[in-house]
Amino acid sequence: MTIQPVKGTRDFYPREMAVHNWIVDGWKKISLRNGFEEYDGPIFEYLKMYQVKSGDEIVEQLFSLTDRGGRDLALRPEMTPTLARMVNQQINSLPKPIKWFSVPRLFRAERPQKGRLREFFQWNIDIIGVDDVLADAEVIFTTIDYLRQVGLTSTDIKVKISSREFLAGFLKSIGIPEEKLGDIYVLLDKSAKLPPGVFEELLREQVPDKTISGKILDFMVEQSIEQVRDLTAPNESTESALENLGNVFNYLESMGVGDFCIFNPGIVRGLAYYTGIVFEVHDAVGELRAICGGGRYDNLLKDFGGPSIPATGMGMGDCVLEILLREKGLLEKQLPAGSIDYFVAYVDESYKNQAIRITMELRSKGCSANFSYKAAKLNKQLKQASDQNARKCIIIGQEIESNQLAVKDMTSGEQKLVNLDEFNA
RNA sequence: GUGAAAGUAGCUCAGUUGGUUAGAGCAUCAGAUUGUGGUUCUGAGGGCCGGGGGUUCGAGUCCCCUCUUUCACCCCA
Repeated sequence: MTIQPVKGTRDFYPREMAVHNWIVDGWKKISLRNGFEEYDGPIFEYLKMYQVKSGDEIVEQLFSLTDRGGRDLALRPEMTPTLARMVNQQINSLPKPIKWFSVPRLFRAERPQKGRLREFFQWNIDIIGVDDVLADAEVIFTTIDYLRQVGLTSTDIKVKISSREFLAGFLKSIGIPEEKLGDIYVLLDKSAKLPPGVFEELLREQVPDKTISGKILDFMVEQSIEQVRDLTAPNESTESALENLGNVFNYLESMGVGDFCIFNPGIVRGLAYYTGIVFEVHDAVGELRAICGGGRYDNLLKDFGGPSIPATGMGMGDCVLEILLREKGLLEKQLPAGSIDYFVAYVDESYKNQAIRITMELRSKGCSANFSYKAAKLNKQLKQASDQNARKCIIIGQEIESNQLAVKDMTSGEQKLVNLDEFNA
């Protein structure tokens, strides 16, 4: 009986692992150069932690288990609750602002489809303790910094930015009651995926008043902050939200990534905890699901039992990103070829121990080195060397009797005899 | 959880109205070459045709069930 891999999981053979490492290394490098520090937490947490903000529907999408002590646990489906817990625990001793990143392995018991698996990796960056939308801008900048680094341009991808704060203010200013906001958010979030007529129909169901629903429709097609300002009955909360939104774009312009960023009133983000700036990065064609998303969540730490501290962050999964990079041909191009420094070949069984000794010598000096387990024909061993992408090949033959070995440069093909003492030096 | 399509070698796929022993390319291994790689040539291994049941003299092929994958919903933290 053969055992299959679990639904929605991936096996990382060396080939896939190389791709994965390249992606993760890039995430880490960009995080560090933007001043973020790495953290991690346990891969499972109390189930309760995910029920706090999300309710029972989410629990059905979790892998949960009961341990032998009767504790209800869940494999982590996201990193933010763990982050909130960790930050809350040491909030008084952590220097502010907190700029942390992580690349957690996450699990969601959803049905797998394109760009969405049951086990995946997600790059998270968060800035905690900063009110100013400059922090939101820096999160967005860091995100773009990575995407730009791997070769995506502003014609490949777009960062769509909006504001929950403004959206709430706008909807209330045109007469939508507070308790309706959630339903409207869900609808607006979906709008891009719906055929035009269907969206209007659904909107009328939610908002029977034609003048009000008309205003929402107008709002959704606007392309600039100035235009939506004109639609809004001005009041204090919408004014400050618009100012924040404007500032984010100004900062992003100063940071040199303005051409990636556009205002998009349809960006709402799924769940409840966002409070301010929200954004998603999409491929320009709109073929794939969002590459990443994020925003400001000023109430979350408090909701997890901590003090009221503002926070903003971003999460980027590895699945959609990899699909996009592959489609754009950016993976093959940039992936470093696996290679070793030396391959040690020997022409006869009698030199085997010499070969082993020299290989170990190289390794102890910090060079990567391999040798053949069998005294195969030299052409076979050289083939092994080139299959392994060895930069140089050492050939041990008769010359070793007079303390010499051949060093062959595998790219140029040049070969020279080197004295053993000289080689060891 | 709902719906649709597809599963033949490690991978990409052929396989005649149902008819002998299921094929190719790539990949792997070995040989052509007694001390020189990437090319080429030759050969080999590798398959319960996803699994189970049914129809039939006979099933990779037709029917039913199931599993898996892909796609679309739900959801998207």
